[in-house]
Amino acid sequence: MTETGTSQESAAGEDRKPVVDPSHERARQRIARGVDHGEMVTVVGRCTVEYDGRATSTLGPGERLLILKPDGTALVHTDEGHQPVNWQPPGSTHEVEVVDGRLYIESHRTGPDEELQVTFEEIQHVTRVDVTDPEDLSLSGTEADLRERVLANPDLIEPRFEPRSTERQTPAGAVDIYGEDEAGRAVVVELKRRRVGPDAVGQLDRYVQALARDLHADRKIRGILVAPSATDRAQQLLAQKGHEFVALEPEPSDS
Amino acid sequence: MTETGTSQESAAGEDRKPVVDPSHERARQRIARGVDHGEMVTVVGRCTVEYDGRATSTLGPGERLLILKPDGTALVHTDEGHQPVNWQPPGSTHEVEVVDGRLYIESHRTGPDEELQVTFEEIQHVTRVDVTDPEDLSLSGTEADLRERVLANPDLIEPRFEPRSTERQTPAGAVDIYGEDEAGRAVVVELKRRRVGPDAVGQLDRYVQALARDLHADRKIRGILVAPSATDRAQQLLAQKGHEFVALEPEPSDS
DNA sequence: AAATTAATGTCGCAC
DNA sequence: GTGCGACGTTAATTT
Repeated sequence: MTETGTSQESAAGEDRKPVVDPSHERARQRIARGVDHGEMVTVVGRCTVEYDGRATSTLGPGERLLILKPDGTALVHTDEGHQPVNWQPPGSTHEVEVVDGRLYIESHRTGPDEELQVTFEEIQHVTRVDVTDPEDLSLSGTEADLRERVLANPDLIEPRFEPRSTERQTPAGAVDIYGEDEAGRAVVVELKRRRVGPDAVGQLDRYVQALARDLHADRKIRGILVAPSATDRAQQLLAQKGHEFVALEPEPSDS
Repeated sequence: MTETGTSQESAAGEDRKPVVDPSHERARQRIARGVDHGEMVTVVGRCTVEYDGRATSTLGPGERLLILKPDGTALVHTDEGHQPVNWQPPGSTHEVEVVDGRLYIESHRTGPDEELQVTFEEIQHVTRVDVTDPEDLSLSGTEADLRERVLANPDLIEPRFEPRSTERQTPAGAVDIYGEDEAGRAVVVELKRRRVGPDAVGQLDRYVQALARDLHADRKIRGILVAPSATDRAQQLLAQKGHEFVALEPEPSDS
């Protein structure tokens, strides 16, 4: 930990008066050292942003938060939104310079080649932090949980449904759950953790078609879409393609 | 600007010695005031994170960066990755308390109901920043740019292709470009800014099918997928469905 | 490296 | 609000 804690204690005091900017050269050194030492660095200030790579973008002057992570990620956040307004993916390389009296930070990577340029004309502050995080996120309610739920209790699909394999390969890709119904007919199950649209029906249909070709099936292969719910279009498309729908949540509902 | 700039100047000095944490109660006040005043607030420290809503997650102790935006967004960033490890969407409401000597920050929203809980056992620092951003991002190289490019020069699709309308409605949704070929046949064009997989073919096919039903067409309706390139599977599926492919980038290439 | 799909996707727009 | 598709999607997994 740094002295930052105590020093910023005062910064949050009642009288938040304007202060002299730290010189951009000092900021440059601080940022460069933080990056070199594998710390997370944040810069707040008035800046412009340019991006060029898979697409191209420009952003005029405004107050923003720049985050440089030790893994090479760069994020530019404005006052709004979950998404950064601009960014650079992990594995990028950051450079810091002072150009024409402004703090210039460039982040680039190759394959695909892309570059992010952030130019600060004014700096509110710079922080360096050690942020080692040993923990992995434990997440539930995912599609994997829905799969486990179905495999643990196949009757949720329909009585006497028997899963045969998960991720069964077809020419169109891997089927979520492949099995057989009471009559021994092949069943393709496509799982979605949330309400589905027409795209999910298309995906299910591709698997059913591919499997039919692959097996030279004499009998129709059943396709079942499993999700909490489906939109009107999805239901129409299911009917049109001759597939079925089973309403099911990734985790048992409270009710 | 606050005093933060100068005070943190020292924080980035050579001798980064441990310091006493600001009291969590002081931190709570600072965060609460920042949030109340519509500022962006960041908190760095050792914390645990719980989320419950569309899914459920738990994250054990680690050093992380929490960002609270004036629009109600909450982001928890670790040392890695573009994505926040946990978050809350814009429009959420933040609350700050001290519970059992730990700083507890809760962010919740309704519709869908979801809640994020961040508990700091140790705080490295808290910052409050005014981050007004008047500028809109100017982005090019998008699908819209590809559409403009095609409309400006329809021959890029094929000689004498004539666009009739954009976003033409079908029972399956809006077609990117609807037009006619030299022979007067209906043409559905689906645009993608980058390399396409089977899903894009499915999308195109849905539009073609829907339009065929809608028009009671006597002649086959042509479907053309326009993208920089297509995967093998996508090409196979195109062939299988009887649709076509035209290689085109959103913006003219340098070569 | 390419392909394919999940995601607490998010975001914007149309209805 | 729901529905639908784009996104510099990102991320994970597999080939």
